[in-house]
Amino acid sequence: MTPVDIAHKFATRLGTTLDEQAAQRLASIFVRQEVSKGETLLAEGQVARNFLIVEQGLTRQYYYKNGIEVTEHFCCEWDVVYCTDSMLMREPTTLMIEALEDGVVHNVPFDEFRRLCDESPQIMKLYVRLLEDGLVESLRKTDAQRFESARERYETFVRQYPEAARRAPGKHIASYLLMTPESLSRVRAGLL
Amino acid sequence: MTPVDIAHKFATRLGTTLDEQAAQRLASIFVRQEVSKGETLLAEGQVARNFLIVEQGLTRQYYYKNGIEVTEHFCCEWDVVYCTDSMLMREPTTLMIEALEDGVVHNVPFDEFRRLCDESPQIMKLYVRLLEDGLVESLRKTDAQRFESARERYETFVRQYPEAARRAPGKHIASYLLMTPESLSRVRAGLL
DNA sequence: TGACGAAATTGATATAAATCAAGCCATGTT
DNA sequence: AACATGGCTTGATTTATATCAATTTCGTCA
Repeated sequence: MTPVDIAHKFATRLGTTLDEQAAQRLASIFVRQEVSKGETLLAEGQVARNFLIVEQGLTRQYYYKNGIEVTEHFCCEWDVVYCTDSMLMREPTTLMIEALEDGVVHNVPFDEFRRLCDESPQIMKLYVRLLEDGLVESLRKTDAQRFESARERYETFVRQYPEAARRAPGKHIASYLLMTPESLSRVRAGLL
Repeated sequence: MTPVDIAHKFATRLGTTLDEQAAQRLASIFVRQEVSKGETLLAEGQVARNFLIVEQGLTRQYYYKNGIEVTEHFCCEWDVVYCTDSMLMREPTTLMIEALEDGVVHNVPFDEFRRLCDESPQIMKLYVRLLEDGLVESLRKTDAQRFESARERYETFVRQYPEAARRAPGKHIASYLLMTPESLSRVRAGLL
């Protein structure tokens, strides 16, 4: 898949389109990266200078809360991985990115991307859609975590992210769902 | 306060600025509204066509989950009230807006606002900052609700929204903090 | 292929907060 | 001013899920 194809795919995924010139501009800043299972793509304390488009594989974002690892998000094929806080605020991240499978991602340097936004209304539209999506998604997630039992949270998760549910290790799914691995195990066994 | 002042205040609040022309354009679409305590500003099932800038007063956004009223957000002076889902998706809202005090708000018709975004890069920048802020805020909130005890959630809330903590009725604060009014009472009494 | 360490399961117990229940206090109304 | 209504407080009990502990299963690499 060529970088220009990636650019189009990215736009399509967000419900927008790019003409050839915009797609080429955008594609020109992509940095392809092969990643292997267990690899850290963004380490604690680094400032996130890119967001990522996943072409192949599965990633998770996680942070530490009182020494416990908490998974914030899973991303697989054609999802966009970004650490809002660090990238927008230019602060060292507390949210790490890790590859859970071998795969291929495309790094999009954020500063260059923002420059393209100012030059191309189509790319700005893309960015706005990305933010809008992130916001809607984030609010939906918060909602799911309010007033849902462990079992319901798991069922919602399986429906919404079937790929992650199949491919990610249980302990990460458990921490994503705010429950212990023991509880996840019981939910899966139908005991909860 | 004139509409143009409101526009500037709005921009400043979001860390951007508007030149006179942009401020006047923006101000021209504001619709001033006096609201009274208990008044519903957006009812269930309506499509949110505006977002609101609060000049004076206190509002809350809430929805029903299994018949229980859940407060999602409080906004007071110079906060911006918006129902992302409904406004962006143009769907009937499940998130209602209610005034908790007498006050004054300024309605900003979203379609007209988006049109101004396309015409004015300064206003587009304002919108992007609004979305970015909303995203960061939303993620912070999700985080606060993960792994914090009832007491910690209350303490965080008081620190972050001292005005709402002082001015809003306890039962709404309790539902915002995902606890029963009984628990909030015990937290406040230092019993939890 | 076998063996080791990590992950998942299963069971027993502990705990934070919900629920249920009753009474008290404030606020606003006739 | 008396009353009523909703909101807050306080106490007793229940419940979902965490925690602790002991195996079992699985995935990875020598």
